[in-house]
Amino acid sequence: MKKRGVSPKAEEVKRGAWTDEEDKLLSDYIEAHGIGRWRNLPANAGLNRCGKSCRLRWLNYLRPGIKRGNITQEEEQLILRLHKLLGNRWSLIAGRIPGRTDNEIKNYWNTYLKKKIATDASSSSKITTTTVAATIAATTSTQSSLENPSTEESNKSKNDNSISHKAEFKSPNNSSSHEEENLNLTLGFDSLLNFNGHQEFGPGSEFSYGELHDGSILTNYEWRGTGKGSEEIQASFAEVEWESLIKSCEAV
DNA sequence: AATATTGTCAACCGCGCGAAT
DNA sequence: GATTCGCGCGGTTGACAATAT
Repeated sequence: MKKRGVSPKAEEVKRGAWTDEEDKLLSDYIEAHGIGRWRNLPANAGLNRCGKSCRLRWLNYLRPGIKRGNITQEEEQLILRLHKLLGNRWSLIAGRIPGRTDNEIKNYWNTYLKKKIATDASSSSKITTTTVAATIAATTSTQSSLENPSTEESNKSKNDNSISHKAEFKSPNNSSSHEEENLNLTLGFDSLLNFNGHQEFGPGSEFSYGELHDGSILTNYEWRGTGKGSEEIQASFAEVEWESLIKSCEAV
């Protein structure tokens, strides 16, 4: 039986760390011919490597736009949140964090976050909630009760105000899994407290995803109004079931 | 200073999936 | 429908660095 995923001549090709010369050969070839056809790429590029090794080197190291090291607090919070939702689906997690690779996130998780969670299980969720609540307050001048949230419980108790959002329902990332439609909805601020976008919350902001208290998921959220209390705020987002979100992520 | 231990991370391996034949 | 191929994924390994003893 054929051994899947392994080049027939795997034992003849070079393995281990890549040299600068090999990196240049690979980069030059991909720049000239684009990615794909990894199996034939090494021979065409003059590399004594297997296609899988070339692909990995390109995706995790040479590809333009790769960020290396110094994972920020915001990125760390996003990783924690996404991992809670997605589990060890590193490629999906990496897909929501620009410039980071699945390998880097996986390494960061296994060497750092896993241990951190074990010793500090509760702090991360509190940070997220506080940050989001404070930013919501900054966009809505009538919500002074949220400007200095101390705990999630105190926030909930003060959230008797709600505002009406005119929203349009559209599919995330232009995928075709959802029909377009318009709807009106009413959201109390407390329902947004778990919102976990990776950019600052406010008019004009866009988000990759968010999760409401009821477990529903918002993706591609865009806050388009001025957020001044009685003025109408428009929000464009896709409200999807969790399985649909996973499918949408996988489709990108 | 020498050795042992621990941490980090690039790279490899095997598997599963979808497309092509 | 069965088989083959190519790709992408997650788990694991191993080389090297940093730290502890």
